Amino acid sequence: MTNQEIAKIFQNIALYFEMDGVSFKPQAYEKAAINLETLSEDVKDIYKKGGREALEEIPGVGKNIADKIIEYIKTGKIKEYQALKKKTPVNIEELISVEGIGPKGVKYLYKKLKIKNLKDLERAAKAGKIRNLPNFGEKKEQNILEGIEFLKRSKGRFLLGEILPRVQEIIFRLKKLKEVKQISEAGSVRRRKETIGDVDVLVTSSNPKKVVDYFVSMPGVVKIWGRGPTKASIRLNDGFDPHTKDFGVGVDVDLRVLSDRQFGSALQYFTGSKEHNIVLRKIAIDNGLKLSEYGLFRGPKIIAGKTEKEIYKTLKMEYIEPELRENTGEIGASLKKKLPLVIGYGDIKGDLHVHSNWDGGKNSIEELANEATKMGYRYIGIADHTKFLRIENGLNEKQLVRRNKEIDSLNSKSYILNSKFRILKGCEANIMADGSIDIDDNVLAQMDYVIAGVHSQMKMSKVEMTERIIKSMENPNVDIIAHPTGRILKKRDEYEVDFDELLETAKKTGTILEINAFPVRLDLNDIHIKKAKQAGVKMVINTDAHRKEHLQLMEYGISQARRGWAEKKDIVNAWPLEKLIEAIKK
DNA sequence: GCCGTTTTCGGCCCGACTGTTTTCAGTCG
Repeated sequence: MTNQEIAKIFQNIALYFEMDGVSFKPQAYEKAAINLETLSEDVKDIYKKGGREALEEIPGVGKNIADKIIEYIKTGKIKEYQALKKKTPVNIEELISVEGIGPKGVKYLYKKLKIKNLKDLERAAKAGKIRNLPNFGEKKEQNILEGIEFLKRSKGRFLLGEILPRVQEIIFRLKKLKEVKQISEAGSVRRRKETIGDVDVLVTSSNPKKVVDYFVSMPGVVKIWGRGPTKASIRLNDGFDPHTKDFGVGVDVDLRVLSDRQFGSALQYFTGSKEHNIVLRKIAIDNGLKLSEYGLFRGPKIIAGKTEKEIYKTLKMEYIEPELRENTGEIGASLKKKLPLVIGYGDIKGDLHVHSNWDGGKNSIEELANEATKMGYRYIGIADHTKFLRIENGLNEKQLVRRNKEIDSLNSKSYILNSKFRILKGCEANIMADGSIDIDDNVLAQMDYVIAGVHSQMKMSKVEMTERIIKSMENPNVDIIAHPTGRILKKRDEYEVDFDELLETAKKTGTILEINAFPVRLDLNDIHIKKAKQAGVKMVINTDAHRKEHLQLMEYGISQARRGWAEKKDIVNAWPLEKLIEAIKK
């Protein structure tokens, strides 16, 4: 937790320096902040173990920033930051989140109009006070108001699960135009981040105007922010999101039309992440080259740009999958040709967390099994809720036994199957507050496998929660921990738990951790996945489907696993049935 | 403020647009 707190302060210090026009310090603080955020060990522990020297080992942390970290650990604050805040007492983070306002603008608005936060800004803009300031104007004032509206409605970001289907729909439509040659999504959508700010789509065409004309007139476009000869920006209408059952808010989509010879460099550039690109450009410079969205150049001569692969290759690197491009070690690994062979979208052989109509899900076991065979799966695991979750129609021991009989009988019928397909008997049992399971052990023992999850009393202390989950892992009947950190994106943070201790126990007991693919969960997250992999703990990607359509959500889980560098060998449901069963028995 | 198989000093990623300007700063991606 401390890492996050300090990182945030450093981010803000960077903004304050930027505001004052200080050069180079902002980047230095920002870099330190990013590195702290992604650190797997708590800085407090690092300091305790290795003192100041150990802190200076962290990339981007030198003598000065190490001092600040120590000051924070010892006193809980950083004097220089307090002084900066006192000098310009504004909510920087909030204000710069408004499109079109940056640190310089924040300073100016504070100086001239004493604007400290979003509310002040909105009031001033509505009163028409901003248009009279030099370097601002009527249009800028209007943009500020619209920016504030957007923030209020969307709270900033959308779930990948809300956005990706719409992006795929747009690409499908554009592909039908004969003028469109190559097309791809870019940006955070292509990197499959959990949440998305806005969408980038790239197209190559010999007739850009036609493509732009069609793009801005597609069904669902409610606003055209701008349209030029090769570029357009629109907002889509609000859409109903089938996963969250919420009405979403319109997302902005940028289209860029390019020529074929720069498609690769543009795709690389617009896919990001920004941090990844910064390092890549430096590598280009080290090689006497220059990289931009227009290509990889030696002097005035373009030497790569048609494809991304060509660019990475010319930089003497292995190709890096988009999901990995976050500057979290992938560039070093690529230079050394040691990138992981991350799990592929076609590697999954079955889904082990599927709810049937026995617990109030929509489809029968048979329907689910049929759907799974259609998807090319070799097995499906039915994991109905158990009795503690009355609200979800959780099954008691007797019902579980009856349901198992149904599965046995379906397995013996050959008409669903190709003879090799198998339905597994599972359940999603509840981990009680004391770490016990809500179903008798002798019934649990009759299952092919048992998933256990926390569904209640999530506000326990870290120590209690850790003990609770560890105790459930130590139950020999429990094989998998469902959605191990309990977060719900945009709604609920993870519960307090010592993840490292969970990993240690999982390693010892052979417990498998779930990567829940449901778009609001995506739990484990990328950082946890990386840690689990390092610890040698196996994982399973499950959809948590409550109806057969949800089985398709698997791809979000796979994206998340890829973002966490997981390989086939780390993911048990990428394994053949026999090997999976062996892993469960362990 | 950080960093170093050219450097312990002198570098630090690139290009375009927007809205406001008469040559550009700020912001964005």
